[in-house]
Amino acid sequence: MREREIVDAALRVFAQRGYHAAVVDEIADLAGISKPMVYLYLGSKENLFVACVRQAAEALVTAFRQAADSGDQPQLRLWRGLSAFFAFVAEHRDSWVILHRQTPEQSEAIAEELERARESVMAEVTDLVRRGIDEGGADARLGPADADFVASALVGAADSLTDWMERNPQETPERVALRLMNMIWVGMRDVLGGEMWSPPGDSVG
Amino acid sequence: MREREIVDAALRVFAQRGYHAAVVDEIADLAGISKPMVYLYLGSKENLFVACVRQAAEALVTAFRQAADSGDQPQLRLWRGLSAFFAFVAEHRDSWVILHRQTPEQSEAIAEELERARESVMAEVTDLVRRGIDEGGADARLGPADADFVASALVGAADSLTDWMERNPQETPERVALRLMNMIWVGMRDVLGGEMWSPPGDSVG
DNA sequence: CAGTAATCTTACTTTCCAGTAAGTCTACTT
DNA sequence: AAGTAGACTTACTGGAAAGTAAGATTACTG
Repeated sequence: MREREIVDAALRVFAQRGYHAAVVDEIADLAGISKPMVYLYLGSKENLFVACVRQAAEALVTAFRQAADSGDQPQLRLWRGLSAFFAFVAEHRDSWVILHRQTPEQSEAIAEELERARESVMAEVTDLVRRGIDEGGADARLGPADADFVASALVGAADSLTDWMERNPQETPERVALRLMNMIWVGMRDVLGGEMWSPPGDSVG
Repeated sequence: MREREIVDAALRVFAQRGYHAAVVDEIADLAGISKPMVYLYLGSKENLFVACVRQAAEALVTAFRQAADSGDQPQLRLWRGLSAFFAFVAEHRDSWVILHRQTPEQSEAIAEELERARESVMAEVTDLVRRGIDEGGADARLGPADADFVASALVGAADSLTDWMERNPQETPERVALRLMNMIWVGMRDVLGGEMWSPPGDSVG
């Protein structure tokens, strides 16, 4: 299907150059056609970008949800979800860059679509974390804002670690996910159990 | 000083629109002068951007280092460093956006300067983490790659949490830092002590 | 083979914007 | 008052790239 080929090419170019610096002629070349074909199929540069965002978000959410749905223990689901995430990014770096590393002030339509896409990703992760908190024997102190906090931190860490993974090519997605689990899960278990760190001589909290 | 005023205006516009979508005329307007003045003082759009990156990086590194240098225990230093970071971003959101959320393929000079700036930030954090690992009674399993890993995850999480902080305006930088500490430090302490999580029936590690 | 529909390209128009030439205004000096 | 230097602006040039008009090529149908 032509449209899919164009979007695939666009993903690469947009990810490498960013929305504005990307040139439609280059996308057309990469797709092996000429510029008017791009406009015939996708209408405008803006709409082409929106199509890229949609495709990237759908692919990522699907991969993540499949992995995170199976399994019984919360930490196992989280690990599988993270592994799927790192595997996805290793395989489709461009999609992740477009979803998560764009300056969003390009146009109303693009800002909206990016917002929607990021929210759908965050919703998956937040959901996973919330279930983990609930099943892990929630402390009364932990509310919805906490799940949101943990999910935010997790997604940010994972994003940053995609770069680390590129610098350490001997690491598999599973091992990166395991490292991250060890960095947070062991601690979260204790925090869920009521243990907290606080700065000495201070009563914040 | 005129140059400083221009760079301040540029920081805002570049952060909001991104390098390419930013228009020099708008920067000039915001600084209350006309475009040729910008070129008189800064030479070119590219060079103006580089000046923004330099200023942002220097300000952040200074704030972070000051905060993280004081104190004796590693976790206290880390908490103070993180607090300083969140305070800095709350105060100078634009600087952080420019340092950390640009598609870097704009030009050779810009890519280099961004690389340098990001590395200088990462170096501060990595150093702090490494000292934490060493003083925390390092396990033989933990090497330089681990400090790098933790630092990456930490910076990514912190970046993402700047958005969370905007959505939760009642939270102070100190409290956000404390939340993040609790998410990772308690766990890191156990991991440093040799405790690890691994997926059941699997011998990764 | 002639007609026609689908697919695609060349070559253009238009807009936008980085960078600049040339000149204006103000303030200060002699 | 006339000259001059510094700070600044208006109005332009040149080039890049989004979007399009008009036509070429191919393939299919009677």
